[in-house]
Amino acid sequence: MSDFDVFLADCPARTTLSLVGDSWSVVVIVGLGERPMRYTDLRTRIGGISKKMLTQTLRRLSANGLVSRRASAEYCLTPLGESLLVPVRTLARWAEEHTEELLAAQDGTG
Amino acid sequence: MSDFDVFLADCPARTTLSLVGDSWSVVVIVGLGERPMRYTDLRTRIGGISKKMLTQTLRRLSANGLVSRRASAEYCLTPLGESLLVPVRTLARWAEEHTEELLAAQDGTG
DNA sequence: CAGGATCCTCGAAGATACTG
DNA sequence: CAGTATCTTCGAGGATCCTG
Repeated sequence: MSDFDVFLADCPARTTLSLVGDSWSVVVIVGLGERPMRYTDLRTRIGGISKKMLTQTLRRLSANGLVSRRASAEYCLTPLGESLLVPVRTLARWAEEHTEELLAAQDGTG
Repeated sequence: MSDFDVFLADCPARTTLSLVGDSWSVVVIVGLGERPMRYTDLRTRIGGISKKMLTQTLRRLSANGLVSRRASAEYCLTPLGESLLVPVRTLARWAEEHTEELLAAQDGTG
C-alpha cells in the first residue's frame, strides 16, 4: 500500500481533483495568479473562453473558496486559491519543459 | 508579463496539459507510479473505470511516451511518465491536504 | 485475459439573444 | 460591462456483445 491510495477508487481527493481537472479552472487560476483581474480583462487574457464558461468557472471556484469577487467584478484568488497555485504551477512548468519530448514521442513511437 | 503566459491563450503547454487534465490519465499515472501493473490489476486497483476508458487512456499515454507496455500486458511508466509523477503527486498532496477546506467553503460561503 | 466494435445517453460547451 | 437564459450540437464515456 503506497500513500497514494488517495487517488484511487472512491476517495474525496479524486472528487477534489475533478474541480481542478477542469481545463478552464486551471487557466483561470493561473490567470488570477498573475494578478487580480476584472471579468472582461480575464476573458481577454485567457482567450477562447466563452462568457458562459468563464462565469460558470468563476462561480464554481468561488463556491469552493478558491476565488473571491471584489468590487466592480474584480476577481482574485483567496489564500486557498493561492495555495493551489503552487501545485498548478509545478504542473505548468512540467508541461512547458516536456512539450517537445511529448511531440517527439508522438511522431516516433506514437 | 509574468512567466506564466505559458498557460494562457493558444500555447503548446495548454495543449499538453489537456493530456493530463483528463481525469483518468491522472489516476492511471498515479496507479502505475505505485508499481507496474497488468491491465486487470490496474483496472481493479483504480476502480470505477470501464475497460474502454482504461484501454483508451493507456493508448493515449503510450502514444505520448508516458507509459510503455511490457510482456503480458504489463504497463509501466516511462522515464517521461515518471517525471510527470512529480507534479501530479504535488497536486495529489494538495488535494489531500485541502479537501476539508474546500468542503468547509462549500457549505459556508458557497 | 485484454481488448475491439457498436450503440446510446447525457452533459459540457458554443452560439445567440436578452438584461440590469 | 457583466452577466442570464435558451437552444443546440458534439463527443466523452458507459453498456453490451464479440474475439484472439
